Amino acid sequence: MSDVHTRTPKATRPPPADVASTPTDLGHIPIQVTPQTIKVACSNCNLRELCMPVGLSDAQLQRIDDVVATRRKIKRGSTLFRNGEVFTSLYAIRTGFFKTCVATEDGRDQVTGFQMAGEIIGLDGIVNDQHTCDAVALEDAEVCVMPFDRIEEMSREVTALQSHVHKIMSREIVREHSVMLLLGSMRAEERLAAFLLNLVQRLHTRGFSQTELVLRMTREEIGSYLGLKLETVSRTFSKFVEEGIVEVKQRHVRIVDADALKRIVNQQSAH
Amino acid sequence: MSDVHTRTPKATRPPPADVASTPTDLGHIPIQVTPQTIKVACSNCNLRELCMPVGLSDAQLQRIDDVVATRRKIKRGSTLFRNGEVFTSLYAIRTGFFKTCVATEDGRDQVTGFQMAGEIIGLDGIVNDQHTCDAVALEDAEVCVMPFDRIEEMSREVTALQSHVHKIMSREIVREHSVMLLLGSMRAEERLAAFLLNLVQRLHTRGFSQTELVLRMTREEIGSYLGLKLETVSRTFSKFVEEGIVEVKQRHVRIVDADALKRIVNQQSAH
DNA sequence: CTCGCGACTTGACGCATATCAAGAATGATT
DNA sequence: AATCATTCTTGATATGCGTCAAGTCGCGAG
Repeated sequence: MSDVHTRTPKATRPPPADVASTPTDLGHIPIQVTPQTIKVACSNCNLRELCMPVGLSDAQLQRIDDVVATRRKIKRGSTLFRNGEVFTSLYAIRTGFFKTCVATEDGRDQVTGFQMAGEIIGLDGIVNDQHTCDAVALEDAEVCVMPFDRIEEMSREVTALQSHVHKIMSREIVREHSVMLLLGSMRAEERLAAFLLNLVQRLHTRGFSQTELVLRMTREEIGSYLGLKLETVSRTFSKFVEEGIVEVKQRHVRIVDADALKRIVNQQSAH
Repeated sequence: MSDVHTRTPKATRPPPADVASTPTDLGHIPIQVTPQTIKVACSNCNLRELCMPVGLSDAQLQRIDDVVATRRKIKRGSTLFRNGEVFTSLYAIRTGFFKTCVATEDGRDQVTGFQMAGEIIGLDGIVNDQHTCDAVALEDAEVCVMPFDRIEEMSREVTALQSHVHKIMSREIVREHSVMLLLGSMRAEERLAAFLLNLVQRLHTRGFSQTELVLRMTREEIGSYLGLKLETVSRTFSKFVEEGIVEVKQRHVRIVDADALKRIVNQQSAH
């Protein structure tokens, strides 16, 4: 369990890396913006199939590379962007784990999502040219910075990119629909079960275990996302443990009975 | 109160109509698909500033017109599209009022939004080429059918349209964030207050009263949207009436004290 | 190693909202 | 105008989750 998110032994996907940017590349980057940014190439990135369109010609791949200006590292606990900041770019997560949250004037806030490698954040900023939520790294992270004007320019020429951008935004809308369903009509157990299944499924897509995961967020953050208080999250975890559905040791979770979780989510509850 | 949504006397915006499509046009339409569809022209539509980019040249406007293939009428209670149906088009609402809702296998469902004239629906279908929610007309409605492949084609040429499509999708994402905040952290009174303020604000943008509105949906639908049971919605309305904040007569609502509603939404509640 | 702090767990209790039930108001249909 | 179904309101009661509080665990700092 030393690796991030307990990657399974049989998983073959290597950890994210690409040949075009080694530490020694640092001095040769023309578009370098800050000391913590470096050039990157999608064509060699093994997360490509997660965050970029597939089935492109070499020439098109070359163009796509130009969409990514730089990379940027974000330390655990610091923000990639904040509510109110000017929007310039979308970000593709290379490594690490983020939460996004919105807040009201009176200080309440709501986690709107957890994002992991291969996912895109920043879409909220497009409509008013400024971000409307905070993106906080829950562990040290690295993102590809994709200036949005460049994305728009490029997607006028590369149809697959245009389509991909549309699909990413639509996917986010659909995801939020399911969160609304969860928040609007599910009980605590159902919410937590759905949350665990969703997390482990996304991790599995990335080559990690189907049954074990390490939570990158606190009980309070889970609670905020699920519309519950942290005590309720904790109690619900304990209930699942008692029932033999999961094993929990702090943030390490092992799903013993995934079917039970699925039944809990889909139960024909009498309400 | 005979007009839809109690338009104010001082409101100058005329009801939606455009010169290019009168009933007598019906026989001359080349792209007519069904008897209930007719050709439409955005360049003459007075909802244009709501659903289309502004500041275009005449030539560009001409192109935009081609995005809208046809119009379609939807009777109250019937669906514009359903979960599982093939996605082909986005729809701009010309007149009428819709709800969108998602459902689980076990029959629970959740209203994810209410849409009115000038708003775009169907974005959920882009990601998997099929719709993932139902769009139901809550009153007789008419929409502009905009085939999505045509939108993509056109937005490769007209930058303003490309940008507009991105902003519309981003706006929907931001809207859903605020619904998540509402569902995740607000109490019944706050939810209903936020709901009423949002509705009346959108209606006001369309030339209707700032203080009076006619609800197009049932208490149950409001409850589904707000994550409450219909009885709670009804009780909360009654509470607002007792406190002199609103007057309610069935679906007719008059907002007496908008500031009180705003205070309820923003209250520094001790939780 | 020990201290201290943040994260987590667990219990007792209270409250907001759900549930169940009955009846009233409204609008559609004939 | 009469009937019927739907929508809405209101009351009584139940319950799931929040709140408050105390204590444990685990980790990083010194």
